[in-house]
Amino acid sequence: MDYRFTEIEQKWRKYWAENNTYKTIIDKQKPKCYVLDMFPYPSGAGLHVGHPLGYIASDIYARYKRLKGFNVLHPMGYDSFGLPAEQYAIQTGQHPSVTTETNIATYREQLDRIGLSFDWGREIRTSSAEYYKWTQWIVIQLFDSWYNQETNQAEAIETLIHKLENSGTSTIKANADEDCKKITAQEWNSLSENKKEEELLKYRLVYLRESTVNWCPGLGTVLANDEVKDGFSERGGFPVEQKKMMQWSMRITAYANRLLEGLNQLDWPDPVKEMQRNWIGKSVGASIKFQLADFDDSIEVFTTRIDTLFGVSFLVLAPEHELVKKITKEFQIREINNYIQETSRKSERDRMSEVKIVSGAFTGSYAKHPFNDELIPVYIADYVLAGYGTGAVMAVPSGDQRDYLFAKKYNLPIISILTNQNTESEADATKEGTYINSGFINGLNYQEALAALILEIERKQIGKAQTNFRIRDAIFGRQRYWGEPMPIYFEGKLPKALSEDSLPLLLPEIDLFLPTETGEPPLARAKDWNFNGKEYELSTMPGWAGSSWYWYRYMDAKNDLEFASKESIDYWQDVDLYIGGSEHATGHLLYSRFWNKFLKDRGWVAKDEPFKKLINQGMIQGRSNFVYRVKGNSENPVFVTFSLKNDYETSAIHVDVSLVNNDELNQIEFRNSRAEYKNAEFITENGKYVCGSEIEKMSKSKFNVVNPDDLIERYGADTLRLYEMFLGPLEQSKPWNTNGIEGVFKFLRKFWKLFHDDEFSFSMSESAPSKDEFKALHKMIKKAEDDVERFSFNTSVSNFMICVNELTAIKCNKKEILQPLIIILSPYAPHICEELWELCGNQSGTLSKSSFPIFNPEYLVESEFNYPISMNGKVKMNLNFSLDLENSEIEKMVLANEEVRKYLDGKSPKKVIVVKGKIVNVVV
RNA sequence: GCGGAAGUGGCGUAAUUGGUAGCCGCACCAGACUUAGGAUCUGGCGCUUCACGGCGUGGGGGUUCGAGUCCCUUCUUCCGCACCA
Repeated sequence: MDYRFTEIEQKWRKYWAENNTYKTIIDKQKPKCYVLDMFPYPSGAGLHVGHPLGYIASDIYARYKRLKGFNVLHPMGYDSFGLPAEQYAIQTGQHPSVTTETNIATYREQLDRIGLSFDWGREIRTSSAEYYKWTQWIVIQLFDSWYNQETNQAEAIETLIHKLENSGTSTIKANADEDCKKITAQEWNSLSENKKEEELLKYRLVYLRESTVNWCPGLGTVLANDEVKDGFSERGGFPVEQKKMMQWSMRITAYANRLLEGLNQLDWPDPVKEMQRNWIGKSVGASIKFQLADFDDSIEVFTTRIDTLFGVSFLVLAPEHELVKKITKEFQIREINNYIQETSRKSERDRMSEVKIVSGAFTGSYAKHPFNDELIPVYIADYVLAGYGTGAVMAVPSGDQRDYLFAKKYNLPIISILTNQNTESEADATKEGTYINSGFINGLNYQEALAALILEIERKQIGKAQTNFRIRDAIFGRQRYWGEPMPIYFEGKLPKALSEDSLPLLLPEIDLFLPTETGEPPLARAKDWNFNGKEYELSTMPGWAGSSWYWYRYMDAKNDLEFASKESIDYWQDVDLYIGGSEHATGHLLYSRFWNKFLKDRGWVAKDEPFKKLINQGMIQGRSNFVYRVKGNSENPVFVTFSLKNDYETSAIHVDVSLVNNDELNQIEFRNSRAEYKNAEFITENGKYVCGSEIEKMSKSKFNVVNPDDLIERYGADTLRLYEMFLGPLEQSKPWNTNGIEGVFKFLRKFWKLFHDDEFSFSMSESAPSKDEFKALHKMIKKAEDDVERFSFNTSVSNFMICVNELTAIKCNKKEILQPLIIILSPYAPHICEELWELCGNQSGTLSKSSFPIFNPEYLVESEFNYPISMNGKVKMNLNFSLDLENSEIEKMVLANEEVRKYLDGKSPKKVIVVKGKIVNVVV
């Protein structure tokens, strides 16, 4: 029988589903391995060829680990709340749950066809009430928690209340709002319940507060910082503006330091770690106050270079700084107001394009230098941001380029403060040398000056060492319909959390998915939706809420008493391998770590970090094809082949990539594809019409979308799986190109043929294999192991091809060779392997439960090496190696060789370099 | 501007991590078989040369017996951040 992939794949798909082959249960006899994919948002377009790349890789790893004796958790689900379904609902009136349902069905069908070994019994959907019940539960826990800096973890709000009742705020060190009252226990106890609640809200990890938000009028909602790109919304590309609103926020800033520290122990790609570090943006420095000359107020600045304090020649406030109005002198009011107006008119974009130009205005006021009492002018400028640090900086033109340009423009002094500093043409941020012009730190070096200054400003009580973070609290509310309702109701103006037993708070039905006329969120349209007559919060949670804990739900997906049982969490612990796109670096991956640490603090989960190893699969781009239409001639269009197109005046037109094979146009199919092309004529070269090509994003409008279903129909899922891996390194972005798929398909057919005779009937020999045959097998076992362990799936496929070529050449059909080969290939091409496994006489469906063959180096050593030397206990697979002659055993062996003695000529060798069994160099 | 990753045949890539550069596949060329096909098999395929040979991993320099791999410098491409004090 020929390799009938369609038949085989249907058979095994059915078998796996009917027998629950990939159902996973807790098995304490086996070590666990948790292999997770980032779950998809089920969009209407379905899967294209780029989506399954990561799923296939993780599936190979999961199947491999099973063969290696691990109990593997490999689940899948859907991140099914989100904007596109809602936008579609607004346009069509179709309820988001309906479109979501349809899309999920399509996704499931497509995923099934690829032969992925998910345990679908654990499927989750973030938009199902059974799931979002627990998302709401976690939000309630966050609401009922505060961050204690003394224990450096989140604690139940009761411990805070206890402290307040007993000792007031004096012993509390918390990450909380800045406007927390400082009160005694007595004062606290005499507060009304409402006043107490108001105070507590300032400590909660989910809190309501007026804050500046990214408001997107086009979407009618606020967005988190990571959802805004260059002043436009990431989804939809609508302009985003700054606006003050009452908003729900998450106190992620409390975890800033731990989120930063935690990165060090993670096996994640460096770029992702680096992006998170930048996003958190820790800077260590000091804050210091400058007393104003004519006012009681002082200006507090933050600096990372307190050592440059004596180089300060002016102060700069952000235009929005609260002191600006107060300290502007009469004669400067006009100029200051003009400047403020000018900068507020500038859009985010304009500000960014003018990075190099500094501008500002003088307030007319002066501050006093804290150590030498010199008068320092106070300016405002838009290069200082209100939102970072204190919104004010001490300007040191000699050390900071922006300050330098500002000083040049407004003719302010540039004071050199270090012996090694050169400020001729630009600022010099060096820390080398010793200080000059710097009062009591003159003659000291950087480290000494730093220590001396911190000591001095703390003694004078004008400043202190301080660490700042760039990360802001995450805005948690969205004025949208299709998301989790906040488990919050209001008593008057006070927000209260629902009790756990009233969960889930179901998303109510509404008739129109738009904000109300009065500008309230869509949920305001819900009828009879209230908590004992009290109002519910009307905003819903953002898209990242449901994805910030979902890996725990997979551990125990059906549990309706807990988000996951303690037993399941204790067993599965954390994710061993997480595969997904790098676009989530500062969103999902950061929020997930935050929630995980919170859950750990409160004792509900076992590990401090959720994802041990992370791999970012590369983006698959599209490869568009073009035909070149000769201008004029509208009746019968004429197209010219790529190589001759410069001889004509042409326009390039996207042509559907399904009509093109290896850049050659199928002229008949092309004529049939559209009525207007029916009579198309072609100017060809040797009868071939060759199309042009370009790399673009994969999209419908560019006719370059390659659908995995088409390829599966033509070549089978096993070929698709192998080819996606063969394309190149997993982490690398690359354009999709179907050209090479034939080679992979041929490989599977060759593999199939190893088990069949010339008439295509199954045939296998029971006789004992030869040395060569064993060698080919064991070389393969070793490589298959090494390749998967370092996630080098592309080389792995190549190595399989080499092995099968070898076996084909020596016509090997020995059972003892072929059967282990089926096992090690099965993670990559499970359907064909199951079929062959069965043909070999094994019981159906036992393949995934067998074990990975054990590598035996003996088969390689004897024939492969002239010097059968294993160094570091590692067998050299390769023929080239060098020897350090420290080991006397090795020395003896080498000296026993006639050739070497000749080379040495009586001297003792330091090093002998052996290439392919020949000595190429001797170092004496 | 800052940070990160990467530059190897016509193309996708590989190189045991310092040891014969180009494995495997695509494309291409030649041949075999033939039921004439977009099937299968065999051989060839970095550049240069009739050949011996010479050159060759973006460019230049260095370390080393030996460099695609390490160091310095420079160019190019992609990604991320963007006035962060």
